[in-house]
Amino acid sequence: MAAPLSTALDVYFTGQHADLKGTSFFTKPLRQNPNRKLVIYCNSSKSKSPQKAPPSFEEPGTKNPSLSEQLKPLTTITLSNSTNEQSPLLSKPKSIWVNPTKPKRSVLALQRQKRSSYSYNPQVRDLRRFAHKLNDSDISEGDFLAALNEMPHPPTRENALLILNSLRPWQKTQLFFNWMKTQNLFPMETIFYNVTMKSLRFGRQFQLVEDLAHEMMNDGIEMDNITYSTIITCARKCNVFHKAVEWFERMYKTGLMPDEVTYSAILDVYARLGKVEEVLSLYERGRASGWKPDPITFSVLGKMFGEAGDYDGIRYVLQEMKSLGVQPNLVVYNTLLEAMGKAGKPGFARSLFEEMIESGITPNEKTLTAVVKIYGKSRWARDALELWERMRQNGWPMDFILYNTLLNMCADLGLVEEAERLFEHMKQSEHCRPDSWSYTAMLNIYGSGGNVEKAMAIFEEMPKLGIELNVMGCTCLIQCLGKTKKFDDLVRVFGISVQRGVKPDDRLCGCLLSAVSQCLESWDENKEEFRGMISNTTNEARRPFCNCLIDICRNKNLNEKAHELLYLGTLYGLYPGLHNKTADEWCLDVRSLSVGAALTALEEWMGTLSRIVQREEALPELFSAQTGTGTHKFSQGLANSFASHVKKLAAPFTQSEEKVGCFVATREDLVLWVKSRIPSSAITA
DNA sequence: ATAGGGTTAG
Repeated sequence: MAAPLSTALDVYFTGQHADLKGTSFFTKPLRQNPNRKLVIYCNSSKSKSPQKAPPSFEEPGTKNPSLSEQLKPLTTITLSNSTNEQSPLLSKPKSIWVNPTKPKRSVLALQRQKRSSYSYNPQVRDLRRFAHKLNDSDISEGDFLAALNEMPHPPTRENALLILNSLRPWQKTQLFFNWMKTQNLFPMETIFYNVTMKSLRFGRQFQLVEDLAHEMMNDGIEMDNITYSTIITCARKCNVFHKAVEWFERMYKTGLMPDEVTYSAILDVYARLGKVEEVLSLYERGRASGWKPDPITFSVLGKMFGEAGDYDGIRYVLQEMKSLGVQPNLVVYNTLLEAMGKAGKPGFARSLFEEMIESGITPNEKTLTAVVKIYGKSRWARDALELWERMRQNGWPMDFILYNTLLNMCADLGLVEEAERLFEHMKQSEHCRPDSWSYTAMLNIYGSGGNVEKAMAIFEEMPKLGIELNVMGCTCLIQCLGKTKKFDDLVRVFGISVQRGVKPDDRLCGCLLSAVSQCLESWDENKEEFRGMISNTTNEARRPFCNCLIDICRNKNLNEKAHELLYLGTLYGLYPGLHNKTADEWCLDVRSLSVGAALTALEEWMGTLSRIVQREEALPELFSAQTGTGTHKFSQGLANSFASHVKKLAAPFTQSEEKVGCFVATREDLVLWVKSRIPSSAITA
């Protein structure tokens, strides 16, 4: 349990119900699904290893209360049945026993703060026009203040409020607010601060918002739920999460109960901090207080579980909504779809999407972006194309992010013509003109398809339209030029790209190195250099670099060095899944290797197997080698090269008919092959 | 933006 929250509530409970002080948040019932592994959230604060509850808490058969029991309203729950309060996974060590005769204190006000209603103001049009004129003019502070003298109606409380509400950006709101204070026209009330804070939040001015809050405290102006929720969401927007928590605590200290808006705002803050346990205990405390969360809260929870890639959590959100009779709205569906994608559940995302349509909700751009992205990343070409067709037939809304996501989907699926059609459509559209993302996607599509001419045309077109080239687009093109051995173009493109502001990253360097490997004349390396290079390379780039070096050696007929490098790479853990052994089958998985590295690995494997045969040790029934196959044109080269190398070695591997990108051999054939080679230098270098 | 909370791209 993080200190701040418990502090806040301890402070809140202290003095009112001293016997509740120190009550653990984690003595709450958790959820219906007892299999949920909450231990994965243990990194959020100090040690939270699952603890067994003290024996005195145990009562047989009460560990996993049903959901309906858990959801009993507060009024019907007393802590006399408090073994229900123990979660086997979340009980805090040294929990203080709670007085069982008293119900728990509520943690939020069930009634939302009432807002004062505006009375009709016939001068509203004039005043708004006046404010908009001030907004549009780029005037100095002095001129702004002078212009205030020309207000079309006297600055009464209502009129001033109207103007304050219409001013932007925040600098003008602040000027007007300060002017009002100096004019002493009427007492400054909470609402003026709240409106001003909202404008400051829009401008991400947390410090100024906090200054205003201190001013309110000093001047004795009441801070209400609207004030606190504005401060909290402003802190969240400005990424000063600790400040949001700090003000939430302060709210409790002053004895003000958050209502559901403030409460869901702070839930969101904890969610963004990745403090899943805290969010869940707050949620459950709220539920125990009789709160019926609304769709916004479920959206917060859904987003949190999505970020955690937690499918069980997402299901929990759906289940909670169902059992509380809360119908998901568009935003909730969007959030949950996004979350399903992050949790790697395309099938469930698809059903959820269909359920949403069934319920009569029309998807918007964000919905479709989420689903298109999921189908693309999952390589679900049929679903992706069907969805695209439905989008057109139903006239579902499109925006440029959705267009770009569709382009990326085409890149993922290798749909060149569809991408071209979309791209042309974007060019002719008014509001969805191709931007840097769109052009990058096209470079990706043409580059990965090996279409040099079209990729180069895109590259040339970009500066003419003022489209910035980024490192990803550059990498796609460089890779394509390298693979197709257009080294002169590659050098030229690289030079121009750097001039255009591209900063080479690991991936781009990997592609350059790969290209160099195909044309370099001499390369002097040794183990120490290799070690130095690997340790100076970021983790993700290590394997590609090693692959490139092996390719270089093989291209120079330095096979021995290639084997040495593969050995070193394996030693440094760069090829973790290379060998997979079960009792029945040994598998060599070369899918993350370059062609040279894969051939080297095959030779190495054959050598090892030969030695095992010679020593007459046990071998499995089946041998397989996985090269994989992808939409990327160049990735098909691996299977082809592998096939011809197998042929060259006359090794008994054949391409599997059931499994694409897989080569298989039986023990019998393999042993025969080894024995046929043994007298004549069987073991390959 | 008409005093407060939630969702879109390598």
